[in-house]
Amino acid sequence: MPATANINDALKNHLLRALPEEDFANIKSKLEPVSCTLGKVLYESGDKMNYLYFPTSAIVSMLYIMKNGATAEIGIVGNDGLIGNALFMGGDTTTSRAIIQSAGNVVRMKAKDLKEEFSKGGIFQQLLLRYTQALMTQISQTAVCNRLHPIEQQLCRWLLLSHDRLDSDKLVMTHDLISNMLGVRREGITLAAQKLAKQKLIKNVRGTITVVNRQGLEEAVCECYQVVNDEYNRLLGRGMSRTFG
Amino acid sequence: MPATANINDALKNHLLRALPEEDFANIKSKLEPVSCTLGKVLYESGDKMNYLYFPTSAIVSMLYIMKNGATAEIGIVGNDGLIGNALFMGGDTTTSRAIIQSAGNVVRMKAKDLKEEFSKGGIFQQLLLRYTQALMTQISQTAVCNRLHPIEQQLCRWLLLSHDRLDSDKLVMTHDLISNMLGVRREGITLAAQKLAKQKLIKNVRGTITVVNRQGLEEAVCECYQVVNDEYNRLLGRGMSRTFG
DNA sequence: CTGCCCCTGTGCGTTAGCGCACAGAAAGCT
DNA sequence: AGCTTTCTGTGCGCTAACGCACAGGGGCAG
Repeated sequence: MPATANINDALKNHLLRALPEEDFANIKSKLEPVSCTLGKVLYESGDKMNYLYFPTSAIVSMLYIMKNGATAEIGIVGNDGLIGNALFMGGDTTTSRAIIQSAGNVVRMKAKDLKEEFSKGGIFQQLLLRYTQALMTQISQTAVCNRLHPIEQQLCRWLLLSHDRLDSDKLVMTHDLISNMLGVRREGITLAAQKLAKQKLIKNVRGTITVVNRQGLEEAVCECYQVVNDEYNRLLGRGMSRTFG
Repeated sequence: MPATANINDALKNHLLRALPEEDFANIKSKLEPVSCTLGKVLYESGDKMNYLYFPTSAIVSMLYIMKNGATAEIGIVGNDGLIGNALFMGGDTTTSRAIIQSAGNVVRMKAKDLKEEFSKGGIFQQLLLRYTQALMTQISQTAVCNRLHPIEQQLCRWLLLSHDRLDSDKLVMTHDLISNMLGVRREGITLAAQKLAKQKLIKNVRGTITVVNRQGLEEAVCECYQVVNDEYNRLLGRGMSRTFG
């Protein structure tokens, strides 16, 4: 239940916050806040994109949908990133769907404005490219994790990634939805969640998973989580952020 | 057995060939041909990159190596692309290894020169970004395919991707190596290859797989192959290429 | 020619995850 | 309240892929 979308929230997005004040001032007027409910689709696969989105409190999943209806998530984006890389990378569309996984706010920027700012080639461009590089790492690691690791560990990874992008410890999310994200059976998630609950790492009640022991989860997860995290910090942490320097 | 590396081969690389003549003339002097043998490592995971590589006849795999030694491929690059995105995306390193999967030639460009050219922001930059977008699609589709499709179809996909990037129908490649790429057991590849051979799609002899019925392979493969192919064509085909445009 | 190493084929038993089916609990609606 | 829908838990047989072990064959080196 976030308050209505507010442009002053824009700085909750790490990329926008990392911009030097003057650069942010330049684009601020082009940002428009939008409130998003669970399940809202920002882009359909193949759609022409009209906006670039910077989540401030919402979490967005990038989903592939196969012809037979099977789905699998390739990346999670929250207030650490942006949705719509294809706009500045070229092509204006992607082959995945961007869907709100956790309700909240975003700020968006018109495609035309974005391209204009991007082509100026300054810090803004650099930041967008660095983020895209970090996202590539996340996608790659998802590919590897899908191949090599059991559901339980993947669930840990997914919970941690979501938890990182959320203020709360409560993930409002059914097993069924999670199973779509991870591309596995609903029952597989139920089983895995039960195991984690038995170890007191999470609490598992109808429609909500609560993170109880964050550190425990980090110990149970596969290496994939840390690899991605380290890469995000290396590419976008500290040196890039206003708050640190 | 490619002839010794030759700078005039540079145009065998589709990206370089897509450059307008004047743009290519500008960077030509900065390209250096290199001959690569099977197994040569262009970058180790985490290494600082010193060069950007444009394969002309070699094929390069991007491999993840887990702590326990398990490996999985996240992308294949041949004369359609380049190796070393991180140089212009930012960060100067990646978390994967780039290794020669099929011997041949590449041309390379010093990191410093590359960054200089990239920052000029013209067609060269645009082309590099578009390629990176296409590569992201390939990586994403690999993630999905790993999750949802059986080994036999994945092998088809892998064979087609390799075949596309090769002049010959003969893939010099042991089952063991392929299994490392796909992140599965060697025996799994043996089985799958036998099935494909039984259908007369490939010939399967010690150390070499020969594509016999290309169209048959395309019918046996999962949708993942075509999705990636279409996206490459959309982003980099026709309009972008000197030969067509 | 001989011996060795590498590659492929094959045959186990084992396991993770799938598909399906259904029961019960929780939440929502009228 | 009662009815319906949605979510979770559970059981079962099935399959794909795994790990391991070993046999045979090709090709290269001495």
